[in-house]
Amino acid sequence: MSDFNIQVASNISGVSIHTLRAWEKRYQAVTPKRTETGRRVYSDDDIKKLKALNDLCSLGHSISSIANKEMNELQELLQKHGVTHSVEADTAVTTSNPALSKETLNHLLMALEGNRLDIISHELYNLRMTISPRELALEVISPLMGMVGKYSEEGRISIVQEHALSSIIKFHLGKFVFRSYEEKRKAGDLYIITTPENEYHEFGILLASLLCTHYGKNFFYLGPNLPAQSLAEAINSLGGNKIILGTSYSTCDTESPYLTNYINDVLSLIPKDVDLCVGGPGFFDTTKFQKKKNFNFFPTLNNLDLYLKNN
Amino acid sequence: MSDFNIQVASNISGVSIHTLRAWEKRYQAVTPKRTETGRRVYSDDDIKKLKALNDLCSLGHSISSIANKEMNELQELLQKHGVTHSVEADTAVTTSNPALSKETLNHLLMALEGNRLDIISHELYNLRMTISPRELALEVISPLMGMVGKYSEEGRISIVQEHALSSIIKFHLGKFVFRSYEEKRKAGDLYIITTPENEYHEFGILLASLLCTHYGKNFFYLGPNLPAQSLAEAINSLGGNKIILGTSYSTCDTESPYLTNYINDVLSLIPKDVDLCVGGPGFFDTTKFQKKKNFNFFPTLNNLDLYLKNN
DNA sequence: AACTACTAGACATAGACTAGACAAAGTTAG
DNA sequence: CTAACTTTGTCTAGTCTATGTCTAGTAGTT
Repeated sequence: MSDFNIQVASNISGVSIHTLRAWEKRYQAVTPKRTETGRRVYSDDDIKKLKALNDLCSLGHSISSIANKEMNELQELLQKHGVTHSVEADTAVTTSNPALSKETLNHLLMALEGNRLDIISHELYNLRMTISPRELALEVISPLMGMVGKYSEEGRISIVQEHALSSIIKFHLGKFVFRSYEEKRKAGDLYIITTPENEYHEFGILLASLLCTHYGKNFFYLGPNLPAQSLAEAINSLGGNKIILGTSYSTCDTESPYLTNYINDVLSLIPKDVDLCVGGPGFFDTTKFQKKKNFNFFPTLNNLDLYLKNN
Repeated sequence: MSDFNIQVASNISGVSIHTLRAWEKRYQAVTPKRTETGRRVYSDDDIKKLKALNDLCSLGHSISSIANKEMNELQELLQKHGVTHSVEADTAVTTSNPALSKETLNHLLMALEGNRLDIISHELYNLRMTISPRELALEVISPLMGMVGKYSEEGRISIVQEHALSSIIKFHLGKFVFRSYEEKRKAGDLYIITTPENEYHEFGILLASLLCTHYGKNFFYLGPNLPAQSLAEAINSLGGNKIILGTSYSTCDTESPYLTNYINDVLSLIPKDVDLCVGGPGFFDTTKFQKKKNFNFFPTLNNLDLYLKNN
């Protein structure tokens, strides 16, 4: 049993602080305890309910119609939408807790060493249900893949295991992508998310999609390997005004300036009011683009996180 | 018993909000309760009826002729069309219904032309819930991708749309993969599913995985792009005794015998009691392998289906 | 001093409501 | 076969409600 202040409750549940108070005042959706001085103190159960409420609202339910329901009713509803919510798996809501996060990572890595994909899948499922997409991306998947890279170099993990893990994670994260499509979003920026032609690694852009989900951004996920021409066309046909481009080692510009050329192509093909956001470990020589106002470079996922938060 | 607002009723039933109101006004197809302020409140039964009405309309019935019928009459009608309606979430294996399937395909393709990924995602979700993985693979996804290929050549669908669709389908199908991991399976054959190194198209092997799911096979899904050496290692470390290898146009042996070499490598690296099942449109010369008893070639998904059924 | 949280109330706007218009597709009559 | 009528999904205009967000003023926390 852990307690959370309103800030943390808001971060985890994805409900803004203002809205949190409004829901409480208008519908008594949750009625957190208070400190002697009147500050709200949210419990695990409060957070769970808030998450469920938030998810259901995203799926079109009106808050007034669901705020008073019990948790089990909410879960029933979620199931009708195919969101199989963790029934009573009391995987306590993890805060941004480095210790617990480390715990989780070890758990996953050990499962991988034992080829227990069932455990991994189940754990990922629990994580999806109990922490925010942002936390999942920044504090679990991103560091996990870093560890896997290391382990792989050390020979503790085989290519096979790496492949198996990648696939299963990919599919789990994919759930956020398609759920996001079904959620109603407000008008606003539209992000086009993809990787350059010949770049098949979609991990980075999947994580970027999670961040977009978390910040309520509209996006189209186009998967990896998109020609520059098609990307420009996507901007037109889909009405996007932001591009997130993921890169990885495989298209590094160490020998030939493949990526630099690609980015040049894209920049020349898109309107100047469309922001191009390039991220990932595959690209580093930004000097050629520093003057371009609509070019943004994010060496790490955290940089992208900050950008999305402020835009 | 749950209540739904018009938004959710529309999403779940597939009937647009405008039409929902029109059906009510003109035929009293359903007459939802109202809140004190006049908002419609749909019940579970309302939704069921709306779904049935919508399905029947898709099958050619006029709304005026069926709107007033009782639920049991509607079900009778549906049965005449061979649609075992999933009224009580019985995931009954629906009989293959070419009419409905065509309807679905058109629906999906139209949604794609309008960039309505939300509709596509929702439809895929519905399909996942109402038909078997096998049917989904053989009668929806497989023909759908065929159509998309055609449309793409004709210019009706852009590369962008193709990418977006591929990703979303991939993620939906991925659900079967990780769900399969979490299910308890009987002892028996263990399939290793992957594609050759440099072959990044994983559609075929995803469909193969659906078939495996359907037939209750144990499998490890390793994703695309696996070196022969690693594949052989997977057999050892994971204890697999069957390999499903997906190929596509991109690794055709038209100029150099890349695939042939890869398959040769694999065959030389694996024990002789391990079956290698190669499928997909990637072309290569099968004559070289016809003498090998543990080599199987499946030009189409249906061939693989038959193999899995009988093994 | 600089945050952060609290309340009460104001406000903007997305979304739902009705009534009615409209156009495309289907049907019937001549 | 055409003309007229019917059916049906979609749209508009005008109104009202529900709900997220913001402000101002106060108070607790670091």
